[in-house]
Amino acid sequence: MSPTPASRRKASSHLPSPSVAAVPLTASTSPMPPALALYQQIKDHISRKIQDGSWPPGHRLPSEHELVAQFGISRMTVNRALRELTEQGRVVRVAGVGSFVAEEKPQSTLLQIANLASEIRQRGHDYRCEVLVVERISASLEVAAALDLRLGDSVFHSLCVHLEDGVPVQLEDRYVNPRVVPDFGAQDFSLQQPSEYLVRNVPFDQVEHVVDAVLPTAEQAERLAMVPTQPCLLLTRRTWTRGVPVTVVRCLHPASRYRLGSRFRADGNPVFG
Amino acid sequence: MSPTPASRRKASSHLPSPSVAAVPLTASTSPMPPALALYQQIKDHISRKIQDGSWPPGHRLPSEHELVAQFGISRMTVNRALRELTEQGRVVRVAGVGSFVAEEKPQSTLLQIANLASEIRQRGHDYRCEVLVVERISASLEVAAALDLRLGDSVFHSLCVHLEDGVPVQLEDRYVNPRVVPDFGAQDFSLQQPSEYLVRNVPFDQVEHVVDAVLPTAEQAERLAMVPTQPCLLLTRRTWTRGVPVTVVRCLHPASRYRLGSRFRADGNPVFG
DNA sequence: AAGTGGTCTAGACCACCGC
DNA sequence: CGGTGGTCTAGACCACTTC
Repeated sequence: MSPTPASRRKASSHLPSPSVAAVPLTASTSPMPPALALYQQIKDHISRKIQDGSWPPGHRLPSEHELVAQFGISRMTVNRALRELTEQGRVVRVAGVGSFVAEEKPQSTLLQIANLASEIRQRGHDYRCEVLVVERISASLEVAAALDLRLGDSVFHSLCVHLEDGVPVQLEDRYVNPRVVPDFGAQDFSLQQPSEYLVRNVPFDQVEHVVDAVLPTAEQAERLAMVPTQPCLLLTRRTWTRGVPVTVVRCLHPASRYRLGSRFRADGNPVFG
Repeated sequence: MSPTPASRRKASSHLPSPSVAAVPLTASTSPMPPALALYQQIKDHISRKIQDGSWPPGHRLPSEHELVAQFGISRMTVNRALRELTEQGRVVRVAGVGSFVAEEKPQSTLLQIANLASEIRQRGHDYRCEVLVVERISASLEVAAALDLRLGDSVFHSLCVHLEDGVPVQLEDRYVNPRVVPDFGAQDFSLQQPSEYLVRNVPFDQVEHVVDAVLPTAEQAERLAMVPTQPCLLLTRRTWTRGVPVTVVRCLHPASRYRLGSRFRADGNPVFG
């Protein structure tokens, strides 16, 4: 077909540039109703070239100006397509030089870590949290290192068990920097558990996650109502506000009752349904 | 508006109103950047309102039109700021209705799963892969289910050990759908290991990850040169092309030699350095 | 009908790169 | 110098929701 892409939309004054209308933007297999956005069609076109090997890594793509001419669309539209491809790591752009197919598939993919309580409730199960300990103690070497404090400095400590339908699924061992959250110890955690309190009152701007596999100690196993020979997933999370450590929490999950998982599309978006 | 169209960019002095002044939030850490883009200033302005609680979750933000009037900038610029905030999950927009502060953002955070070989090389260590098995076998019930095949259907199977400085860090147990990758069995995996071959030749459009903690079997422990009483991280990955399962791979890591980890900013971008 | 966001245009200025 | 990308404008049409 040759309907110039820009022609489908407006009855306004300009004429769609009669240029070489090389590529029909509304492709053959495309049904008509969704009528994909132009920038999306450009993204798809370029993605296809990259994925089928026509444009190998390092290959220079057409400049914005060339794409404008080729497709008969405006530069803003081309720019948006290229910008989003850059954000997705498929394209590398250098001002004053050009745009290039990114080297090395960013083989790194993402794993989504959901909120435990919502996850449980979303399954239609009962969620409950038992707060076992809230205290103020002296920082061990490890805790001091994690929170950028000195050995022996005072820190808040809380210990909770999270239960799904009455079965323990997480033992949450948390340390909180009192310089950032001085009121942590004065909270009523029967109304709002420690993590909820922090999420609502101490916004963070950085998060670090580490996932380990470990065997629980005898005490941990007892609190999780499991045998100590079964492995656990250990999710350690640290958060910062303006560069200052806020809290470090070690979430211990019996592997038989919990797994991390998520499904993503190649564009980095989660899959629903 | 009729003030100078593009004349004032450099000044950047024009974030609006008298009421809100620049906050020392970035004062110390910011290396005095060269005049932030307008859309970025709008993003920052809105982010600040959200983060300091002025605009709680569910709060309706000013419409694009209002922001245009308030800041004296064009709608495209406002639109870009709001679009990017939406992509980052801080704002929810509904056409015909309005823009709202997203509910509960820390609902889910992301964990980045990097490419093992690059990760090892980036540490300055030696990376090597030993291909132990490449064969064509009958699908077990589990494999058939994972690849959407029938019990007993023919599938490719490969088994590799990945080593960091000669020490096994991953046992890769892979099954490949021959309907999608018929040539898998004919490859020379001494030049290009299975995962490299697949990444380069069979682009996927969906990925699923599941992380477990397990104890290795005696055979697995032997191949990983570890004791079978130590736990392992098990990363199971499935990929699809156009809805058809391509491969399922189970990556077993001795927990003592490997952990998953990553650090993100609140805006969802990884932290470097 | 009025308001909202989603998209697009045809220009424009700028900083930067390589020649 | 011309080419490149990064940004911005002042309009516009559309589909949609709400009143």
